Amino acid sequence: MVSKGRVTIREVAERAGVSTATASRALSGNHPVPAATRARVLRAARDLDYVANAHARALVGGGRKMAAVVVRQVTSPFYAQVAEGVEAEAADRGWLCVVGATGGDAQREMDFVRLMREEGARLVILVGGVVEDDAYRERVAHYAHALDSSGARLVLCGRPAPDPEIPALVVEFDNEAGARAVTAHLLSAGHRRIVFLGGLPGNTALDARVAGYRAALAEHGLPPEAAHVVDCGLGRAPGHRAMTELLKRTREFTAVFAGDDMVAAGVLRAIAESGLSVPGDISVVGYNDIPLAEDFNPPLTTVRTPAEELGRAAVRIALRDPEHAAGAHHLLGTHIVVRDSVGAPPPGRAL
Amino acid sequence: MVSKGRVTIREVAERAGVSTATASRALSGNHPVPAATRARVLRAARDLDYVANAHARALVGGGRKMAAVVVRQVTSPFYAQVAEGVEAEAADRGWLCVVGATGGDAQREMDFVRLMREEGARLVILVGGVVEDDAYRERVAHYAHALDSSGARLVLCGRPAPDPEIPALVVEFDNEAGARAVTAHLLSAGHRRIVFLGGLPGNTALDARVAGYRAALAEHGLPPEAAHVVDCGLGRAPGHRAMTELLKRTREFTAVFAGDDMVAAGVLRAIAESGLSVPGDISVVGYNDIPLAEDFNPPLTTVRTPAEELGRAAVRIALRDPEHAAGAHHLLGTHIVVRDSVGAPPPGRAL
DNA sequence: ATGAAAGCGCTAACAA
DNA sequence: TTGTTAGCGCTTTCAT
Repeated sequence: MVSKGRVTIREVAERAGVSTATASRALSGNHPVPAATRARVLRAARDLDYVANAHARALVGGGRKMAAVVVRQVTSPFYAQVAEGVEAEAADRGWLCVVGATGGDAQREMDFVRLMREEGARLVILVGGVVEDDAYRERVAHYAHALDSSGARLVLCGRPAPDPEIPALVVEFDNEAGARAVTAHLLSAGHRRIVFLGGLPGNTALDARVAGYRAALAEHGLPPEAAHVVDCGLGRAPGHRAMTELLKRTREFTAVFAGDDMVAAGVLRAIAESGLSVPGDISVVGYNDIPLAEDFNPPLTTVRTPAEELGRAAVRIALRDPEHAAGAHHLLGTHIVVRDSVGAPPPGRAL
Repeated sequence: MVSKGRVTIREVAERAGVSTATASRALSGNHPVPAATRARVLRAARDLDYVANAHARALVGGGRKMAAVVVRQVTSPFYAQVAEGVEAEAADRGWLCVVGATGGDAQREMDFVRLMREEGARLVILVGGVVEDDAYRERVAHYAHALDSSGARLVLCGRPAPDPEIPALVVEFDNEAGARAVTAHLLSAGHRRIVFLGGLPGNTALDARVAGYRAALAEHGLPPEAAHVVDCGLGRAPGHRAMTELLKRTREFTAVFAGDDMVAAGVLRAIAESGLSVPGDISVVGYNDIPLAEDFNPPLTTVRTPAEELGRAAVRIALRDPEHAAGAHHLLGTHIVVRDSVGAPPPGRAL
């Protein structure tokens, strides 16, 4: 290496015997430069292994193509799929993609969004359900306006816009419809006492699923008291714990609707540990259809939410028509994937 | 919003009635500024919702704290965990973390590394085994020198340095030891005909596991012919396909050592489909202990490779002592996690 | 076709 | 303590 530090366009220009202006033109290739000159510059750049300084370029050019996805955890299969979708769609367009993890902490979310503003991200995608309180509404309104005023876009994935007037767009799954569908699936298998395990009061995604669950129950002529919601939140461990406790307390149910597939993993485990079988004694359904759901014991019947498509859609929609996009609300469909975790209720326990 | 475009330090300075230099000093807080002035500036910045332009800052300050992890796929549980470790360790130090996915394509890897050079990343972490051919060696040598000459560091995670002289450091698991240990576990359960399914000739991680497998066999006094390696590569689908075929061809084995847990998922599935049981008829072990391995049917005995720790270690080591780090080679230990997928060979088939 | 020069937003000397 | 000035590396007028 000749000298410490990056090689600049100046060195390239010198070596090619031209000015930095000409070098710049040849390198970016938007201005007409004679082929011979151009070749000399390109050659020099290659010899020197020159790469442009993105900061300098962004400073003069007004930002760069960078998108940011913010998720709770990268290791959650669902979030990982969404992030992969965003990454893939961004990469397809030559955009850089930054992934941020918040661990569910609002402060870290705020810090990260601020950082993205500093970095000049032109697209910020916030993924995952949240509890929609005043703090949330204020936070998001702030993000939206701040981002918008510097020409960047905000996409809310699977979480609501606190106010339709806000310059943000929303892309999410129809949680209520999906939940209604699986609940109906359980009902038509003969189940009448179904518990929803994994509620998280205030969380928009879970509340919608609970609403769909209640709606399906009502549509089948069951009274409101037939609904039984255990608010244990999401995750394998909470699901396992809640199910273990529930089994100790009562057997007044024949099926479990888990808030998501990770909860379902915990539920299946708890049932197995209690010596019961699925679906022989208890039927179980999950939500999301994560990649390993078919490897559970038994393979899990669940609702497929095309997570990668959600991520891709977020980018696509945000970049499609910048003007009309604000305030738009897109719903992605879901469907049931039937595997082996649902059967008829055990004889004699149907009601 | 007053004007389109970002608020600059100039506007903050104006509003606070000071020069941009003073504003800068008050904002970054490294130079002494009287409390009163400082408060005025901070106030103005808050009122205007000012965020510094990271590009301008990086341009003058000589880069910024940014690390990049490059993985094959974000949705692979193992890679996701490594990425999470890197992200967490980077965030702890106030560094930004960028995640890139290559899909296993060398070209995309090169493009991404180049992009990171443009962006001024000070730390690039390449994760995952590779086939170590000439193209690979050349590529990595280039990354290493290019990054080094601009003061950035390269970390190879779970892949070898093509040449110890190269300015890169290596952090990886002791694949051979881990593989030897699980193989020994299988042997002491009585198995003698164990097939290794998921080889990928040339891939350093898999080759090391195969070597450990052969070593364990040899240590137990078995002849080299006792080794049976099926090179189907990694992933659930290849594992499923290869196992299905293998079962059609022969039953001359009582245990399967899957190249990783995803392969194991496919293997378990194939065995179940063929009407056989695990571990009654065939024992199975995996590698990596991904988060859902205990939810497989049956819960999988596997080798725990602390993936998140690998990611954290990569950052920690690279940032620890910049001078002595180059060329260093760190090995992280692994251990077996015993669950229910290993049993004694069926009576009469032990040998 | 090409060079000189201005300036993107910020920080760091250097003065005052 | 504070303001003035000079760049960081690049692109882009404006001349030539």
